[in-house]
Amino acid sequence: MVRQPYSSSSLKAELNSRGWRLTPQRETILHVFQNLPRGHHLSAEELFHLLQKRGEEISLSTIYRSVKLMTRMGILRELELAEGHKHYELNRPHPHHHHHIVCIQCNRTLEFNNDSVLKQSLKQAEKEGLQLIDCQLTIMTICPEAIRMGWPSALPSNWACTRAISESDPNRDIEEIEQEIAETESSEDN
Amino acid sequence: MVRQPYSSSSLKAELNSRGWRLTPQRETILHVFQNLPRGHHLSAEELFHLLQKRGEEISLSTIYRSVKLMTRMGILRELELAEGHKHYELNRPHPHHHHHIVCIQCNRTLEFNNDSVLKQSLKQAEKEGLQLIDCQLTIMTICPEAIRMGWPSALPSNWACTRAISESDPNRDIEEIEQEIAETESSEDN
DNA sequence: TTATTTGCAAAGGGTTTGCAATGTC
DNA sequence: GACATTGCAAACCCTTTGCAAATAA
Repeated sequence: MVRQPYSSSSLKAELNSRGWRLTPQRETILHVFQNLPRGHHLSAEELFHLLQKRGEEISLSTIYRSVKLMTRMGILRELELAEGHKHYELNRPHPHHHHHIVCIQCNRTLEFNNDSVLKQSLKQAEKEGLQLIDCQLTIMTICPEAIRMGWPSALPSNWACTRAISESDPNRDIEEIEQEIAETESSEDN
Repeated sequence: MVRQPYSSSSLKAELNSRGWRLTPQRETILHVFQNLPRGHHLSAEELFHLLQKRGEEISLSTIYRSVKLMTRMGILRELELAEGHKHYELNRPHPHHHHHIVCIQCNRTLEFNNDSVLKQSLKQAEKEGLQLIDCQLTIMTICPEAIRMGWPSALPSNWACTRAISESDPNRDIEEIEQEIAETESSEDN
């Protein structure tokens, strides 16, 4: 969005200028997010397991510390969708920037682009004299299945839509994600 | 937004139609949110303390259960700003609907209106065949003070802007909120 | 009367933190 | 060499849950 230090070297420069240090762990984590297929976002725990499977052991606390740091630097976006825990993804500059639609019943998530939201946000931030870091429009919806099931009454707590309204299912298996990353890995740019 | 059962009687009707019940606790909680001054949102804990001070003891678990229920019914909006815990406010219909600007350093929050965001959201939801319940645009910013303090480096963890960029400071004292509510209490409509 | 809701206390789950060891600048 | 960072385990905090008693319909 506003900041875009996506290469390891610019990450290093950015960190060092603040008296911080580039560590293999931070480099690895940045690398994972760089190669995450579009439409994916990882929780700290997911990132941890993903790295474990790759044989790159980074402790959970380091992961939590790193994503928090990178979020405060504006490198990552912290998403609070409806899963009950945070997800992270690269805070990409303009044309890749996107928003989310969530079903508040089944938590399935769908991405969409909308430039005018970004424009409105820039205008609004400027008006307040604040520097824009990110903007996130989250649209809460109810999917037709949930309505058919009798929403807003209590549905079985783990009920999920039969129709997949999501390309970026937060509940999918790590292995699936891992595989997609492997496929993307060729188009790498560090 | 989409749903608007704001009176006790329509809440009762809505609950009963689902086999649920109107309890004094639920009525009280709805009442608090109805009379919350514009620009305010409460966490479960804040709501708990506020009621305590009024002498209306509702257990924390009931509060958590109630706000969750009302959110799923579309009566409340669940806000995930930057405080680390959820806040709630009435999910108001059109002209009162609003969005938030947050400073990711000091968490101060500012409200703003923007009809076009709602329009865009309606269009997007419709396009996906989903029923809109709510939409929230959250603009993450950095305030000038934080930039001056050397952002994105680590600032003192409890550092806060000297300039108040918020009419709805999440950290304000409950008593203050309580007082404002008392002042608003006259323009009641149940 | 029957099923829901409450309140309490205990458990849960994601996230943070203290501290000694390690690694970066 | 000085100071940031890691990893581990314990602590934390917000939130949820089990269950018996109370209560709305």
